[in-house]
Amino acid sequence: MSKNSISNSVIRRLPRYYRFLGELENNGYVRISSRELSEKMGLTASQIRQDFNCFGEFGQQGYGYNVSDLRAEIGHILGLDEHTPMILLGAGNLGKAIASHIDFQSKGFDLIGAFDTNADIIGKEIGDLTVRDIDELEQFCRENKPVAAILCVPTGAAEKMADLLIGLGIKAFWNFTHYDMRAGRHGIAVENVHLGDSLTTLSYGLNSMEHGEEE
Amino acid sequence: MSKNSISNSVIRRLPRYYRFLGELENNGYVRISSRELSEKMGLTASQIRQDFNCFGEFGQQGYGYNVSDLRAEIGHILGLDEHTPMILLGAGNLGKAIASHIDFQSKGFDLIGAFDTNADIIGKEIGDLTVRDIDELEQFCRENKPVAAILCVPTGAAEKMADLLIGLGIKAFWNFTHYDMRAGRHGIAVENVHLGDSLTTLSYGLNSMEHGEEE
DNA sequence: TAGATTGTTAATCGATTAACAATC
DNA sequence: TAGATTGTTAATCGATTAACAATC
Repeated sequence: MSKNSISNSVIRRLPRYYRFLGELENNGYVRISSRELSEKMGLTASQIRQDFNCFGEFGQQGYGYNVSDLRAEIGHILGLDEHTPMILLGAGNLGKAIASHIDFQSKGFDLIGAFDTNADIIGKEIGDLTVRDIDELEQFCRENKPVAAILCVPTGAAEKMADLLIGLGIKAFWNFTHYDMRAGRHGIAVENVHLGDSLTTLSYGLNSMEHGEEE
Repeated sequence: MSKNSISNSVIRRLPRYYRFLGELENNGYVRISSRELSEKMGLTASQIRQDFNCFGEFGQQGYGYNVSDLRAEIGHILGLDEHTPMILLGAGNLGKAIASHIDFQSKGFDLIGAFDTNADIIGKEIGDLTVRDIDELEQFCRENKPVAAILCVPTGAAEKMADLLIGLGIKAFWNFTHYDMRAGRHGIAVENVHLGDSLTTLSYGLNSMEHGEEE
């Protein structure tokens, strides 16, 4: 599909390009040059042109890029015009917060089910979903064919749950547990969030700063 | 303090080393070689030795690394033996979930306050904290001198809130809003989480997989 | 001592930046 | 046409991997 497989560094920047282009569009920008965008985003113009060229020629010499065309194109590359059915596993504090905080539609997903093992949680509402007993998972998957899953179960249960879900046809994991899922194996897409590692990194940043290593 | 300033790529791997070493320690490992660790973590042995050498010589030729010494050392480098006072701004769904889900102590932080503007939320309990009115923020900061902040406010309020907090002495931000805080300016440490970007990346991963680009 | 494994230097690889011809 | 800005090639920089002498 794409010219050559796009490097991971580029992919990691795409969502941010998409967000910035959305803001520009909202602010009435019709065109933008790589230079102007580079200043707004804190990148080099060179890098931006290299990045955009990975997936075709969207600019026009002497003019720049059309903001809304470019945004739509990146959105398409990211798969944001899909409606991939997704389920939530583990509807505790974190699972519930994520399910209600995230705009799934605009990210190419559709949250169609939520599951838990805890009797206190089963039956509760999250947005327009009712939390189901995990015993219903298999049947639900047969009937509704979800393709993606959010893992908010306790870390200890994560590996088994992931294997079960793969068996039920899940192809993408948004993993909030501490279990390090290896991406890519068996054609499974994985995004590990690891909030703990993120806070740990902040600790390093703060402390190294205090010891004089400005960045 | 450290030999030479450690590269960002290395820093991003440190929390993961720390976690794996903790698990090894729990499983009774006393020593481990770079080769053995590389297999468990999916890295090269070379990279591991290079990484550990950034901050001194912890191994012993012919033996390997002492698991608990190495773990303690990395923990120290990460600042995990600190107790940096931290506050939460925005105690809605997400803020509440993060505050109750994360083990702050083990990450070098101490959550000492939570604030919101919403009258329905103010006064509610989160763990052993009571959510305060944001009007009390200034006085609270004068009295308790928090150094780090979790930003879970609406994106629109983020920039102003960040500036206010910097004025009140905050030096580190764990930012969950969509406002792109530029790290490093004015000696401020920033960790942007961007859950939306994370889910967007998963969408790309899933769709590129379906179009045949196994990774 | 012999074997194992580090610390470290050198080689490779990939990503970023610079430069510029192509062209709108 | 002249000016602007891309697409793309070449140069630089940094990170990863390989190799091996040092040494426990």
